[in-house]
Amino acid sequence: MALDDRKKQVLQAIVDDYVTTYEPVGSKSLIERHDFTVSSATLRNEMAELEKLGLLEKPHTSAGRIPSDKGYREYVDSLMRVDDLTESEKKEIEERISESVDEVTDILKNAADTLSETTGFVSLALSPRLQGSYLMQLKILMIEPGKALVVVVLSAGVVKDKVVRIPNFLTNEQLYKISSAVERHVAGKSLDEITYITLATSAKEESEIPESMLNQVLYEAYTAIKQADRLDVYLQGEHRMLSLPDFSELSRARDLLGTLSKDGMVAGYVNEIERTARDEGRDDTYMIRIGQEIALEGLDDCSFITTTYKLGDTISGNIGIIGPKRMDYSKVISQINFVRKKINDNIKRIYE
Amino acid sequence: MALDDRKKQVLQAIVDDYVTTYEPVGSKSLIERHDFTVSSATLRNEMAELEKLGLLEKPHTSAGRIPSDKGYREYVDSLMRVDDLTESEKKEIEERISESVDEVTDILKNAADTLSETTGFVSLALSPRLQGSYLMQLKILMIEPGKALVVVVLSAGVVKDKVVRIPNFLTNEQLYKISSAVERHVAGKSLDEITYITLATSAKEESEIPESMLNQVLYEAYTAIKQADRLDVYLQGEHRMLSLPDFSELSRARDLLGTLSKDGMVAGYVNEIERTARDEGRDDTYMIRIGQEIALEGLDDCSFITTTYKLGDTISGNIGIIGPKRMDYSKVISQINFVRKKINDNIKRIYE
DNA sequence: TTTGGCACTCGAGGTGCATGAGTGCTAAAA
DNA sequence: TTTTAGCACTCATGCACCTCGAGTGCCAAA
Repeated sequence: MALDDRKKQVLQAIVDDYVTTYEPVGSKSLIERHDFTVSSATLRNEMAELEKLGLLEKPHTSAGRIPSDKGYREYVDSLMRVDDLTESEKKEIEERISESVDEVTDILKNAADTLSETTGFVSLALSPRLQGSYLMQLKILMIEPGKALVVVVLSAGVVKDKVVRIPNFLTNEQLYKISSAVERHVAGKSLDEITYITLATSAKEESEIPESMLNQVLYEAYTAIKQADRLDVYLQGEHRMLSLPDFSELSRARDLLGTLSKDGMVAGYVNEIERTARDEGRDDTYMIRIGQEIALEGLDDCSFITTTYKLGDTISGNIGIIGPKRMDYSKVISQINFVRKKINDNIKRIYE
Repeated sequence: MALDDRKKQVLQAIVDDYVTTYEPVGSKSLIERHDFTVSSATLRNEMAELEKLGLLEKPHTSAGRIPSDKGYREYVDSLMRVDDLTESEKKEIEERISESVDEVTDILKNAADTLSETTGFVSLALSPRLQGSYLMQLKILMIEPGKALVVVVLSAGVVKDKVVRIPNFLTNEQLYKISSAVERHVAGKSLDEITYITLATSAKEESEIPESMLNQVLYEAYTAIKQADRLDVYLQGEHRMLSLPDFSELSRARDLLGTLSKDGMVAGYVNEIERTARDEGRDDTYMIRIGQEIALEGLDDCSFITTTYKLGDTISGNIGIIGPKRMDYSKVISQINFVRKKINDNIKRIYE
């Protein structure tokens, strides 16, 4: 898209104005608020052309123009400048990000809360994608007859566990034997490559437990392992969207919150963005999806901005916000970037 | 409150009508919809008296009457009849309540989801109150140098755990020793009576670990135990409130969702209801709070209906809904009662 | 005590009109 | 060729005004 300088300037001015006033911007007010060296009539012509290019649109004939999705896209891709936060803005965020937290999930929740508060939008955090990580330990602890706790320790120090039922008459010793046998066989393997077959056959060779008993335990252990890489999503600040003029129509707000409440959808979508980006070999610090680019119901007026945090070298997850597409992108991006940095710092602190 | 029969009848009819139509009900429409043997003028007189008694109120002069909080209270306390659900209603709920779930939290979430779907309101579930339960086991598992998992097993088979940091150079054996020593001392005690002092002094006598190392581990174990009885709350279906006419004003919806998002508040409040009820020696299957009786901001137009589920003989928690005070109380109560029964069944199934 | 009747209230919803911020287009100026 | 001034046109918004109807309270008769 080869826009001449003036067109760029006009588009940028319109986005800036619209984002702050939430009113369709017309040629006159544009002249008033910015120091263009040309007249409003000229701007009108420029605006008409930008509209032909699909970068602007009119809500109705006698109103000003607003940016289209494509217009926003052009804006974020090549017009916008992302500045660093000011010291006071940084301080404000730092005060909210607590350092006294020892678990990844808590770090993420805390960061997401902060993000929602500072942006005023919905924030979301995805748990780390663990499929590629390795199983380090697997313990099965007897809780009481018939009940055990399967503890799965993954590389990068992530711990997951699950209460499972086991045969009533299984003794502590027997359970211990099974547990060690299984652990010996699966330790060091990546989550992807562990299947029930490998787990079952290998374990059976070693222990002298009756097969019927063994099977149940193995099965439970297997499901515990498999569910360790379940993608959790944490959404925060939905109610904040109700304060935005963009959702002053109740029906919009309803659609939005309705979709957000199906949190598997959001998680899946963000995961998808991430995967696509990786497939395309892009390695941006942040990812943006605007309006219709998002194929989720009720999110036509929203944008996603997400970024990636790291857990060691190979494991990553996402955190970001869902806001109205009419937002101050550069500001929000700086905020997200800063929070991301804080998360990474905090995670490193925990895992030395 | 000694109402004569006709007044009762009138109040009941008004509540019933208002709840279904969401329109202030006037004397005429009341006559039309119900078969009163008197004229509208008589009803007008009755209604005027009911208003004097504070059971009805007028939104404005030329409109019909709506029940006041006190009116609703009278209705639920002595007018309403709670019927059993029909078979098909039961079936519908039973289909959603999954039986294949093995953890209490999952049972509760599943039940709350069901409740929100069938009522169309917000549902909430509180985790069981564990303060009074006994500590059965305490294990500290080494995850990697410097990091351990504290597993707390409580009576009634509830398991809680927490990842903690420990001194880097602590060996597996040392940790095991500490772990067993602590366990021997706290096992069988109730969560309330365990203090850091008792835990620390008793453990120190037994093990031969340097005190500085010991302290950190003990402290972490202690916090893990203490946080085991943290009250978790699960809220579901907030977005459904946006579809209700009661919250068609955006500002109301905003206030409501704003308060609900502070979930400690809701949890605290429900816990309080429960405590009060117990203090007063009441042992109802359900508890109702209407409108202004709830001292939370933005919930003036809401009612809480909660009920208690049991985990064994001594441990309990709550589940219920938050809906508009203009709701079909008897229907919702039946639904909640039925779901409660299902929860109790499911819990029993897990804990034999 | 009940009822019919009547005057009154007031919100909801419809119509009409003025306002003003916007537009596109054209013809003249640069 | 590009820019600009001017002009006719559009249309959402807000206000004033009106009507309608469902409600009320009260009074006098049954």
